Amino acid sequence: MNMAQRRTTIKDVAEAAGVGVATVSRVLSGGSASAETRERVLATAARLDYRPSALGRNLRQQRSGGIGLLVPDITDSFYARLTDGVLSCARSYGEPVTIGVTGDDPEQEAELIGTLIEQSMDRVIAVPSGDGETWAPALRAGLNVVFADRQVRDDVPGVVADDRAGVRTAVEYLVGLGHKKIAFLARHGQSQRVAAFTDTLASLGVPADPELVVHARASRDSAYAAAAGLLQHRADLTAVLTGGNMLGEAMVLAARELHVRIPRDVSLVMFDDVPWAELCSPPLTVIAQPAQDVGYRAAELVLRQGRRPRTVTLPTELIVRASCGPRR
Amino acid sequence: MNMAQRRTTIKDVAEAAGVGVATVSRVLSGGSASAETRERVLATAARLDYRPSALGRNLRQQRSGGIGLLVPDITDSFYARLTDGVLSCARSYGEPVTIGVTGDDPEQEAELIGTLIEQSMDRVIAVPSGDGETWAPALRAGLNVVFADRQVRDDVPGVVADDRAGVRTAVEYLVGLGHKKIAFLARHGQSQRVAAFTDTLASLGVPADPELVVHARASRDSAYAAAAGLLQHRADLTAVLTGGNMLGEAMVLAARELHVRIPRDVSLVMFDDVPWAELCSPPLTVIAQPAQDVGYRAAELVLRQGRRPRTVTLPTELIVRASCGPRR
DNA sequence: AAGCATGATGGAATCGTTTCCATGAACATG
DNA sequence: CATGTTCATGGAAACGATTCCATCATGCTT
Repeated sequence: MNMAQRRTTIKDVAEAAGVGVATVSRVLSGGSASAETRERVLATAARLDYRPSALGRNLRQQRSGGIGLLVPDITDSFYARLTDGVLSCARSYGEPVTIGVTGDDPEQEAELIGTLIEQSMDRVIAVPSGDGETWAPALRAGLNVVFADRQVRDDVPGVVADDRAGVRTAVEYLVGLGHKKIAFLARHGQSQRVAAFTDTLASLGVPADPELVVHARASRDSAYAAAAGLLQHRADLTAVLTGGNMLGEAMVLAARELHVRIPRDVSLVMFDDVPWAELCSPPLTVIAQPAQDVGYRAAELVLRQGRRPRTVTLPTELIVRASCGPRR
Repeated sequence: MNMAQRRTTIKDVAEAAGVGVATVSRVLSGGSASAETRERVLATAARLDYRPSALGRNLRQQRSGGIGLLVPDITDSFYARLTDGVLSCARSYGEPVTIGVTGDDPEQEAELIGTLIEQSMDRVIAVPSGDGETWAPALRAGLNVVFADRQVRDDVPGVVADDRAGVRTAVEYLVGLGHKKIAFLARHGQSQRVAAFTDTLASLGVPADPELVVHARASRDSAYAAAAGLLQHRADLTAVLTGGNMLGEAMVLAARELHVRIPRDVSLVMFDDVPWAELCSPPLTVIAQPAQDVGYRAAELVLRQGRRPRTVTLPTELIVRASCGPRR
């Protein structure tokens, strides 16, 4: 606060209105006051352009207002939309949102959790980055945590999209088109989606080939290398399911560079719908997840934390566009 | 803080270490202390798992640590990348980032500015949403503000991409291909880009048609309607420059639906490079702006606020892909 | 030896708001 | 009339960290 005029405090308002500071505080927070006193205080506060200091309030109340949000990567459209959902809900409650980016790394996540504890940020939404152990200190410190997109602890409520059902539907669709050699390009940490993939193949009596489940790290380069590797080394491949939008992107690029035609040579289904999925030629068939709703619902949950932890599962939806065809 | 054990305070550490609280504070913040005292205090703090409370610190120092960031839309790839740049820089300084989304609406922006003032968030980066008047209270309250992407006040430093040069290069490129009927699909608030467009046409001796400068609001629907309108009502159009990635998206979709072929019927240059620009068929020619750098540099600037306001301009770059052809 | 400067230390005050608790007034009930 | 309840009000305490300022010890210079 450099060279600024001294800000108006609650004491200034109390003095100018001829009441005590407790009365001003009560008036501004909806406590008991006579109508006449209330009007006088409100008029005085407006005249003096009084803005309560969140600093004093936070210390007295032993908590920071607002929501802490940790996501792996803000430039990934899915997390950006999830974040937008959180921001949208928080806005309607007048709550600021503090964001941290974990890089999908448990160590970075632990560090950011520490910062949240220092700030007594007692309402936290997170896309967790590990197996959930990093969250023990936060729970011990009494933070209200809600997980979004991934659920890694039984004692923490969450909001997730039904990715099992989504994967199952997509696999059923591809098998229905006659595909037998279907690959799953996954990111690390998507074991649930991978399990749904292999389980569905088994239940449909399609032999699963473990080498057709390929993992990529979080970077675009790694995604591209894994996608290109698949297309180059498995000429028998007729369909690919990708575990996220960045992996779908990598697959489209690799196919283009290797002159693999979609869907004629290889059919493609991408997990997550993003605006550009329609811009591709051909437009991509996707498993749409309600990212914004996940975020919005998580924010609702953390702002209205109930007694019992529970996890809300939102539906996914297969959107058939033009990136899949019959087995060649 | 529900049902949590009482957190360790600086008093606990002082007592256990046999020193005064001022000494503990000094040790933890790098002030003067003997080596022996320093070691004893650090060991005690670690043993008690002491975490300083940001609440007490903020009130005493009359400021919140961290950076406030206001962007128009977190789901727009450009702002997501800009945000990522801010987050990246802030992380290296250990500073949390609090985000607000303005919807590119000055009223919402004013509201969020009010929240920042209450929080005494004295370092703020913003993509401003109006003509800059909404920022007067923030400046009066002594907030250190840095604008990103748009510069609307002389008294506030900023980091912007050189969109004039970018537009000029693109227009020169299209005119070089023989195009005379070039439209500019702009978003409200992009007057500088529009001016560069019309100025460059004039300097190249190409008659400018005011009806070929079309404005769209911030929503995807509005963008699509404006794009479709252009293609439908101006059959003489041979090239389009769009003012941002969402407008480019709309143009691609509209062209596809109206069976306008890019680049055979209409050449297209999009302002801003996004990952999907390459996924299009054909891959889009773009004016790339260094969104991440803009954010990073803005954060550097606000964290190391100097004496004099100045604006840093980062270069843009024309990336020629396949969405432009000779005039038909 | 005397005076001054420096470094280390700690008690108390500060920051702005909320909340506790005591008091007074007004009203209702027995 | 006496007692109890409710509402409105205000002074003081609380919150946790930082910082101010006084004090002491030590070392250096004249």
